[in-house]
Amino acid sequence: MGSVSSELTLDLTPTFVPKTIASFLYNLSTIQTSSHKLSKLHDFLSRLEQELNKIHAFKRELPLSMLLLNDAILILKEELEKCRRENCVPVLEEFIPLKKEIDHSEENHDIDRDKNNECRDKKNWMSSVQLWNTTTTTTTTTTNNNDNNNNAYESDHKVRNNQNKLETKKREEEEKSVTVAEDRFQSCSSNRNGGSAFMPFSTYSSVPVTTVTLAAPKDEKDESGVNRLSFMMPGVKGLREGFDSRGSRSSSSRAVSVSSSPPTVQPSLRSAPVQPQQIARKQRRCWSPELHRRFVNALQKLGGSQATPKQIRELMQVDGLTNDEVKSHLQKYRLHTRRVPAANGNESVVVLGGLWMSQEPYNGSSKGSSSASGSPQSPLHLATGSRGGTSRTEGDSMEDDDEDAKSESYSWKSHIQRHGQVGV
DNA sequence: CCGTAAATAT
DNA sequence: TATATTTACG
Repeated sequence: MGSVSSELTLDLTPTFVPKTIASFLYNLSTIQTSSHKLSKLHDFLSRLEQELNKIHAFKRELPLSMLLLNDAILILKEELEKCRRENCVPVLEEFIPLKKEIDHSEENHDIDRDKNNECRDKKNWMSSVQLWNTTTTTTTTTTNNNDNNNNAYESDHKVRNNQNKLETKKREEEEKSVTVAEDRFQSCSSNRNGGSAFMPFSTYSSVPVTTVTLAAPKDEKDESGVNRLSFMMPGVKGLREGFDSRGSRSSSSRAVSVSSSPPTVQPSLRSAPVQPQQIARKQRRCWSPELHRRFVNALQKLGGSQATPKQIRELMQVDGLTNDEVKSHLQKYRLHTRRVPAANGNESVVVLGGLWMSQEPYNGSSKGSSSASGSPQSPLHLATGSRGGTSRTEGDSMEDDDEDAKSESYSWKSHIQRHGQVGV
């Protein structure tokens, strides 16, 4: 008798996740108020549907999950029907609109590009599931200290793994569409958007934020991460520019910048002063293998590391990528390329430290041709800003390059490895 | 802008 | 500690 009530209490939790559908139904049956019942049903149903949406993009990879989800949804819908019939409650309509709204709100921060629905979907659900960081394959050490639930950490881990496989598979299957590539960059850059300080947290309004029970492997840096978060909120770092970053910055000419009224303040959000010191460090740019590949490609077209950051950036055509970031990467690149040849005991080329790079432009291997440069012999002929095309709208895509990404962790040398004597 | 070096974050 | 990325400077 009394036992039921306890379950009831549990059930009333905002986002109650039952162990099984059956248990959910059971709990449902214990609810007396029909409106409550319906509300619960709708709630759960909508969540299921959201989930379905997310997974939909992966239906090929996760057919069973689709099945299960569909099944669950079907059952719940039936239940819903039943309830509705039993006592038709007029209030119902109020709940329905809630359903899609959530989903919508999430997409809206990305409307500017709507290329492939499927891809976008994938991206979306990625961002909603792991929200934070996608640290490329390479190092697993890059644990991201996050605010809440270590639970998320764990699943994040898993997801990342999965994603890896999936991406690999995908790469083989649909490498053709550029969107995929772009997607891959953004998997990083998109985090930086929201990830800057805190996420839009659009989807689940309240997943157990309760009791985090630090079971995290190491608490060595607890001070820097978890606790700080709450303090970061008001002062807010990371607001810097993470938002407009892409699109606004193209070729030294401020783009359209859709924002309607910059000067005017926000409506009623005033309570949290979001203006303060902009002394925030930019989110670290994550150079995914793909990005790096593009980087190297551009470098190649430009004739080695002597290229200037700006040129490289323009050639890379990765939006959201800033000049400085490229510069920095270039710096690193130069460092590495300089150091590598000395390190290896390679007999073929011992000297010519600096010449290593000059080889790069040479090897027109593959489809190098790169329409851009008319004469491969003298790489020095591109003056700054002499590029006619300057502002190329994204529609234009001369991105063929599917050379090879050498799997994970880009190595600086891999590309230079080409032997071939510099015609002295 | 570019290159380099110092400062930081991971 | 080493490395990756950001910032500061000339």
